[in-house]
Amino acid sequence: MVPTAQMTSEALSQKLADSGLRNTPQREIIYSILTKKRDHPTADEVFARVKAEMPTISLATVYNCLEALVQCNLVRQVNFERGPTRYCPNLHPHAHFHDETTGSTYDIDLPPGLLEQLKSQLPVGYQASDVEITFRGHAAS
Amino acid sequence: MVPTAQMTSEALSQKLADSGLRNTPQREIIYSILTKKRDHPTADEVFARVKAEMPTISLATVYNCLEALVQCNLVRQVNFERGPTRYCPNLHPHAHFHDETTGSTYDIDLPPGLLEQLKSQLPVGYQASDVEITFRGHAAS
DNA sequence: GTGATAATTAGAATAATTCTAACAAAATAG
DNA sequence: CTATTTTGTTAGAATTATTCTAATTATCAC
Ligand SMILES: [Mn+2]
Ligand SMILES: [Mn+2]
Ligand SMILES: [Zn+2]
Ligand SMILES: [Zn+2]
Repeated sequence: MVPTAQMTSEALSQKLADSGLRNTPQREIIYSILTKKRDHPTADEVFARVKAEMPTISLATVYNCLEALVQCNLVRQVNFERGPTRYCPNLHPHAHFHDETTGSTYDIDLPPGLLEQLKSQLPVGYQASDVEITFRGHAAS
Repeated sequence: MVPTAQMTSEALSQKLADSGLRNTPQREIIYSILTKKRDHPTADEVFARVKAEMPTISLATVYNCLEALVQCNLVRQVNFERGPTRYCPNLHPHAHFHDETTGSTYDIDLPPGLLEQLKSQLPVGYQASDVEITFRGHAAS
């Protein structure tokens, strides 16, 4: 996989500014760590990597910087459901809609075969036993 | 939404037995609570509801029973990523493949427009700002 | 420069989940 | 049957990811 070209410091600053945030050495180095090795690291892993270059950084700052990068849409959280696990007795293949206003989670029926169709588009060698689809947004009252 | 017909105690026992598990009053009551009100409750919420009928039950048992029901495929975990959040600098719309053997997470490219197509299938009144697709399985070495 | 605002830091607090060890119930063997 | 083993429940402690707090530092606006 070809890594995406490194964003310039100025472009990073601009992206942060667009969200009312400043650029800082911590944010810059954390962003460069994420682009350097695209293995979806955890906050702790980022912490370990950044400490090698900036030994005084704190874990709280890593969390803060990652939040800033997510806020200005330079970084995605892969598992962004931070709350407790929820349980569903609906055995039909279905997706979930998470209403960010109310916190409620609703079942969403899917066209038959859609999950299998998605699985069939995986690259050769990828065997998925499960597919999870989660929508996040707002459901009209 | 029409709730699915309540499973008989015998059918529940059979499903549990298929996975080498026994039926117990705790497992039965927790399963009935999940089917009674299908609002994707958390373990804590299940705990609160079951205590009304079985005041001596413990939270650990609620977690244990939910795990048993998930194991025998009567219940789904909606947010089953229990580990730490992971971070991804890939801004293209894409899905993730989580290799359960190695714990690695890979980017999966999606056909253009697929996410929008999925969003457009939501019932009227549901406005999704985001869709997350996660495959779980095994990737060939 | 000076005060206001934003960011970083260390450490404490929180909260979901898991673990441990003891007890109880159910199945199995003799 | 009765003993033994296995499975399940329980209370409470431990773990762990994340968030909060309060103090310090850096940047910005004037
Ligand atoms: Mn979860
Ligand atoms: Mn997470
Ligand atoms: Zn559901
Ligand atoms: Zn990704």
